[in-house]
Amino acid sequence: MTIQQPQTRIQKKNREAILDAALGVFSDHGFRGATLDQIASAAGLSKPNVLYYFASKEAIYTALLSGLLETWLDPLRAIDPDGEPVDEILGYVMRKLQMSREYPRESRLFANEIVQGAPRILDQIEGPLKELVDRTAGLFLGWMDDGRLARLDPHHLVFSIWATTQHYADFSAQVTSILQTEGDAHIDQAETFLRDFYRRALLPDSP
Amino acid sequence: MTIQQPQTRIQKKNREAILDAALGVFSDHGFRGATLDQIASAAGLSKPNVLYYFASKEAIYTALLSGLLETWLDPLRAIDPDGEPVDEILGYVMRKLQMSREYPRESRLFANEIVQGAPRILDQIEGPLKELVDRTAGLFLGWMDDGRLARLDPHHLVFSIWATTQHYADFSAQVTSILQTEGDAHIDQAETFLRDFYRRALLPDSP
Amino acid sequence: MTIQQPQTRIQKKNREAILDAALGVFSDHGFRGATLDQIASAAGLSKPNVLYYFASKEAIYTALLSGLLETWLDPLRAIDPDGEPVDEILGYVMRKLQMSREYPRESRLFANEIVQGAPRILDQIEGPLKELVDRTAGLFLGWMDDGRLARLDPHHLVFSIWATTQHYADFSAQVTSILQTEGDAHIDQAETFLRDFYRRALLPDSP
Amino acid sequence: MTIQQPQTRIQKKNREAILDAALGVFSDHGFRGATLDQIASAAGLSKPNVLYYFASKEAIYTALLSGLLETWLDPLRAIDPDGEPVDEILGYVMRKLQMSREYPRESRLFANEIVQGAPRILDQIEGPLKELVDRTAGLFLGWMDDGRLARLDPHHLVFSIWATTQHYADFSAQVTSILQTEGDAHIDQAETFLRDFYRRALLPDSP
DNA sequence: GATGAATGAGTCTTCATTCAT
DNA sequence: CATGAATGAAGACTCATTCAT
Repeated sequence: MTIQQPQTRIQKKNREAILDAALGVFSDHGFRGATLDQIASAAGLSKPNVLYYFASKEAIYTALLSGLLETWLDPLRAIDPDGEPVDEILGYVMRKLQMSREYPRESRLFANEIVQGAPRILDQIEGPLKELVDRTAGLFLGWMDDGRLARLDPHHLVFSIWATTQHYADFSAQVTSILQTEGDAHIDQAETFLRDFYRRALLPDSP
Repeated sequence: MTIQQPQTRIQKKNREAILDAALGVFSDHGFRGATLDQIASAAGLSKPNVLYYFASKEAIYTALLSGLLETWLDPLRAIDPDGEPVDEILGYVMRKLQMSREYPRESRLFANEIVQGAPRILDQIEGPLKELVDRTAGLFLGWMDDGRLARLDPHHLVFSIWATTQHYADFSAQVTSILQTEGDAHIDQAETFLRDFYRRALLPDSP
Repeated sequence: MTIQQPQTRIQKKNREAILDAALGVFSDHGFRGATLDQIASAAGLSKPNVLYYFASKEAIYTALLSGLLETWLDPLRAIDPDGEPVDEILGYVMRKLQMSREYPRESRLFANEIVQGAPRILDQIEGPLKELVDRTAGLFLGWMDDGRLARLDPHHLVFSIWATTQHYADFSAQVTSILQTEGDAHIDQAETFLRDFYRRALLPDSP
Repeated sequence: MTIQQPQTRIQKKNREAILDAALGVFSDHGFRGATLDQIASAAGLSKPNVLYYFASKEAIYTALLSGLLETWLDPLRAIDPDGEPVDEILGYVMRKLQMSREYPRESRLFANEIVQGAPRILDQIEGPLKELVDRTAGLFLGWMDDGRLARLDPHHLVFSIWATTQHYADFSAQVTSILQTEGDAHIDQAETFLRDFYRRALLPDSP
């Protein structure tokens, strides 16, 4: 049982409206490029009222980032150590790709932040994220030792999955411009490609 | 013989100093986040003097982007249609990775721009870049038809190379934070990983 | 029934203070010569607060011009088609002169604008103003045909009235410098002069 | 015999080019609205070179104004005290109108200056101009006493002539917009109108 | 809770003028 | 004579934040 901040229903609703609006604005324009005006009007509130709920623009931003980080790591946690290695990893790839489809704004939010040196989130990266990745890398190493997974640097394997899947959210402007696709179509194609691609790369050589 | 803009030595020097300073500032903070003050002082010039050489902040930015796009595409052009398919592509991967090592600022400049929807460079993406990628995809398809390259969607293969190699420049804050590496070390590791990774994925199945 | 912009008392007061201050500054220095600083301090507001009420310097200027154009044309509309021709026109001359006395700033505002080619008000001149003048010219022509008014080009008659009456507002620096008068005295003199002058010019020749 | 500033031919040519360019720019945009850049490029010189010939922007402006004032008053001086009064004054009206046709830029230059309170030319107005106008007014009074000219305030008669004739240069934007004329056509019409108009106003009543 | 009003600190840009050659 | 280079001062406008109600 945790102590609850006394929050009326309307407060909760408004905080969520602000965070949702901020997600759209920050992911489109980055931290500096976003303005409180944009956020306020997207949230349907007045600017001072936004600052009633959050102390500052930066407070909105960090609240957003830390609130999302958990969700962001869920697919990684869902890897089953007792599962079939290649299937588990392919499943992870697909879940990550699915997130690019369903939560492109979140992906671009992180992308913006990290490209600019992660000034406001580095702590959380160095803490829980690193630990989780290290643990996963250990799991992969074990699978490789057992000969059930091709031998590759496990950390960089994770990076490659992040890179290839988030690419479809973060760089969608470029991807759709080259493919001339509409809506989600490029991600449908990516699904097939990435499944083939990773299966080939990950299947251990037959003895 | 082309008409030369009359450019004195000092003009050339200062224009280059400005573009170099701007590269650093824009890649660190994005277009909106960058200020002329930062650029001017990084270039060792006064703010009005910067505007003596470029009409506006935006003019600096676009001069930078279009000046770099050519260089950015060179590695793709260097693929030899008469070479050994897997080697050619691995060579391309290595060249791209090398660019992440040598020109991380350029990479982040493009990343910033594209993540935010490529508002100032979309034209050039839809034009020359698309054409070059389409041509390369055709080349890959031919190689696949000949059985010299694993059958994979060629466009998405290119995307995966961009994603995995540029990741080490664009998201280096995250990568080095997780790996706890210094300097270039993470790219040294990436080199080994990506070579193995792409070789496995690209080698055609033996008949 | 028109939709009212919700305007609090303080908003109305400040908007009016700004427009009044702007009238003084713009009529003294023209659009380019006027600064927001001057307007703000004349209105007793801070510069950003002025921009809280009007989007830009230009917005203040055009609000001023279009708000005044109606008033500016009232004397012309007040000419009674059923009145005695010479008296009606003399009445118009006197009303215009009265406006130079009471609203010299407004007169100079328009003068500044038109001397510089009317870049921001040409539309309204070509529209409602032209129509009103054309209509009045038609009325004058009818009176001339009836022999109740000396035959003169009616459009240029209107121009002459504008020129001679507004002269006392627009060029008052010159007029008072030559006459060495103080305050309104030159307009008192002008009243007598213009009455005689126009009566002589307008009375039809006796048959 | 006056001391000559040593002026080479090229110096004279450039000074004149600058003054001519400045006349165009200042009359179009007023003192504040004009920029040295516009003047320099209209004169075909570099900005520093313009300032080699004139100490400052203001120096160009005042040189222009005082250089033109003489010419501006010539038509008034040309009134012949021994001529036929009405004809002499009509001749003056026509000469002034002719100046609006031939030198509209000069007219607008003075108009801009005087509308804004004549801050840079008031001295010259209070000096030579006042004296000349007073003298002319005396001449007119004599004619009126002799019964050869309608009795009207002579100073204001001069003002009316300035107002009605310069109107076609200073307010040509408005005039041509209302008349929908091209080029000089409105001045052709004005010639007829003003001749009739002033003849009617000036002819003394038959005894 | 909510908002109209207000502002200080920037941020880009302009421009007359100066400097050095 | 002429010009490329440089700049201080100003000016329009933005924006996160605060104040008062």
